[in-house]
Parts: sequence; C-alpha cells; structure tokens
Amino acid sequence: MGQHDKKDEGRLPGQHHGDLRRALLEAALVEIEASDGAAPSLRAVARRANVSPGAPYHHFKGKDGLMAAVAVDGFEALRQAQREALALSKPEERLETMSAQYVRFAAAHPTHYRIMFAQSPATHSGDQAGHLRQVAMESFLNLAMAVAAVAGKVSEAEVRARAHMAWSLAHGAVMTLVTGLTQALLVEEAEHVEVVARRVGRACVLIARHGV
Amino acid sequence: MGQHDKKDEGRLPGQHHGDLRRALLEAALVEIEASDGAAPSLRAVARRANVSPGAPYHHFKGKDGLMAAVAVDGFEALRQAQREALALSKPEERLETMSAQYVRFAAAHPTHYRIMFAQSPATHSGDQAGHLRQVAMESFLNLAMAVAAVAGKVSEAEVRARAHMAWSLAHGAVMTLVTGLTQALLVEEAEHVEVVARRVGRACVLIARHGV
DNA sequence: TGTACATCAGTGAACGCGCGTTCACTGATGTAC
DNA sequence: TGTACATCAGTGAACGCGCGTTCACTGATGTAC
Repeated sequence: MGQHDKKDEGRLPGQHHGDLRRALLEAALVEIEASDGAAPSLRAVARRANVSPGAPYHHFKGKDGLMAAVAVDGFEALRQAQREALALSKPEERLETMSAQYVRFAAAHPTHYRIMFAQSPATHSGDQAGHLRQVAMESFLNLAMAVAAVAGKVSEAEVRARAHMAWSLAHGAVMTLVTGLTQALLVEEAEHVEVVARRVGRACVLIARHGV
Repeated sequence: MGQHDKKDEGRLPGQHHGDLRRALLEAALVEIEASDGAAPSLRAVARRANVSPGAPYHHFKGKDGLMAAVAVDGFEALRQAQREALALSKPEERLETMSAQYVRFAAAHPTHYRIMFAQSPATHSGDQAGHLRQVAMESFLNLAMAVAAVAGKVSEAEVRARAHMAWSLAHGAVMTLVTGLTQALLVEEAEHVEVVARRVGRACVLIARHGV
C-alpha cells in the first residue's frame, strides 16, 4: 500500500500517508505522556502526526475509538509479555515470572499502562469495547490460573481472592512506578524496576501459596 | 456568618451563600463521580451548587485550586482514619488495623480516593500543593513506621521496600474496588469491602514480617 | 502499455459548544461611633 | 438604636480558545479491459 518509506518527509498535501493509523497511535502515546496520563485531544494527536483534524476519522471511530485502540494495543502487548511465562512448567516459577513480567511490561510501556487502567474496561464504549474487555479479562485470567496452580487444593472463591490480592500487589507497585508516586513518597528512589519486579514476583507466590 | 440554614432555599440573587466553600467541595465530589473519576469542569461544579461561574473564584484559586482542596480534604480524612490504628500498642495489630482502615477509608470515600491519586501529589501546582504533599507523605510514613515496628531488625532500605509492597497491595486492592475493575474482571463480585479489608490487613503483616 | 474509472485517504474550512477566567456591578453583612 | 461606611461574596455578561465532528473536495492509488 504505502510507498512513502520515510514517513511523511517530502509528502505532498493530499497524498496518502502510508501508515497513518500506526502514526496516530504513536502520536497519541506522546501526547498522553505530555499531558501526564490524561486523555489528549484528538486534534493534538492529529497535529503531532502532521495531519489535518479530520484525518483520524478515516482510521478510528472518533476520539473514543482512538483511545480504545491504544488500550487494546497495550493489552495485547501485555498478553505477549505473559506468553513466555505461561510456557514454564513449574507452577511457582510460572507465577513468579508472570507477575515479574507484569511489572516489567508496565515499566516498559508506562503510557499504555496508564491508559489501560485509566478507566475500567467495562465503561469503554464503541465497537472496540468488546475486544477490549475480552483481552483485559484474558490477562487477568492468566494470572488467576497461575495462582490456582500454586495454591493447590483450595476453593475457587479462595483462588479468586488470592488472585485478587496478587494482582492488586502488582498493580499497586506498577502504579507507584508509572505515576510519579515513587518520587512523591520518597520511597525506592534508587531502586530499579528489576528489583521491584522480582519482589513482586516473590510476593505473589507467597500470597498464592499461603493465602491471607 | 451564614444565616441561611436551609442551604440556599429562599436565597435571593446577590445574597451570600453561607458556606459556599463547603458546598462547592461537595458539588465537586458529585460531579467527579458523574464523570467516572475525571476532573469535572469548574462551571459544572458551580452549576451544581446553584451559583454563577465566577463565584468559586472567591473561595479557590481557580479550577486547580478546587481540585487540590478536594485532594487535601481526602488526605486529611485518611489521616483521621489512620489515627485510631496508630494508638494500638501491638505492632502486628497496629499494622493490620492500619492497612484495613486504609481499605475501609477508600471504600467509604471512593471519589476522594480517586482524585487523591489521579495525579501524583508532586505534580500538583498552586498554593495548596505544599500542604498536599505534606499530608500525603505523612500518611505513607505512618504506614512505613508501622511496617518497621513489625519488621524488627532490618535495614532502612528493607523497611522502605516492605512498606512499598504493603502500600502497593492496599492501593491496588482499593483501586480494584473503587474503579469498576472488580466487576470487569469478574472477581470478588460477592465479596464485601470488609472481607477485602481484612485480607489486605493480614497480607500487609505477612509482607512486613517476612519480607519478600 | 494505455486509458477510464472507482475507491481510498487525505485537506481545510466550518459548525456549535462548553470551557476557564475576568470584570464591573451590587446587595447583604459587620463595624464604628 | 440609628447611621455611615468598608468589606464581603455574590451576579451575569463577556472574552477568546480549543475542542470533536462534519463535509464537500481532491489528488493519488489500484483495477479492469
């Protein structure tokens, strides 16, 4: 399709862009970052992609569609990050790696992460909403199954409760890293993502195995 | 000051309000709730308080000032919730109660909670910012000290790390309750706040005592 | 290879809207004497 | 108790702005023959 390998350099007005969809998604990330996690204006995103305000409508269902697409992208990247851990055969190792990967993913894609959880997937609207819900739930279920394997013989309710605690720990730790909270609370300033990731991994195993 | 006990019923235009400051803070909470956690427009808040768009400027430094005041209110309520736990003499009981109270506080004031952590206290601006940072840090330090008492003889860095994990767990659990995430992830639907609060309390003690 | 044509993916002007903030004003309140 | 006056806390109109979205348009691309 696109013949313009060098992005839009030398592109004449009216010419096709090449991969505007991708470019808009990337521009959205930059704008989200710039506005400290808040949803940017569609016009600002278009501006950043060097495109007119109407152009995004050929690729997304308005602003909500764009933001939903960003979130979906994020959840798919998260699933990818979990995939590797899923293959591990030892339950403890599997859960520990999966939770640590969760932290690493969020640290690597902080802007995606913030948008993914800026609002509950349940309250998204539009045609992407169904896909969003599905892919979000899938990543939680991956964790829940890993918890179940470690927990052993406990009720389903207890598994859900432990998975909730484990996910809460990972999510909370990630939020501290991803927003400026770490700095604000004078904690862990010098600690690296990797240290936090490993701690979270171990803590999740602890919670899954012993319960609380 | 205010002679208008029945809010603004029967109040003539131009008359003083009584306690518009308080009324605006309450209106802000309602509007935040209505917009799913996002910062509402100052005009919408004024509208809800049955007051002209310019009125809030007699009480807050613009929109940012209002939102900062909401956050400060929240942190002060949180400190109040922690105070009771602080008096407990047994370290384990103190930490467990404090963390559980944290969850109870957030469940009781979900809108406050969301605004408190919608953006890092560090990025707030305006004259309330300093107060905000101080009161936010104070509530974290309360937790950190409770963790230290349970942890016993470990390095300061280790205390901070364990406090970080404990706070992450509580914060993550609370976020799940406060946003629609609980429902979206099909988890804990039937569980009550109290159950989660107690679980979080026990988990925090576990983390503080054994580390990860 | 050339031509006619449908489709695609842009443009840019325009729309109405609600926003944050300012400002001159005004009526009610509190105070001094 | 009455009066003069300063201050307080509202009003409502106005400002300029950026927003999301629509729309007629147009040039480039891909396809059929």
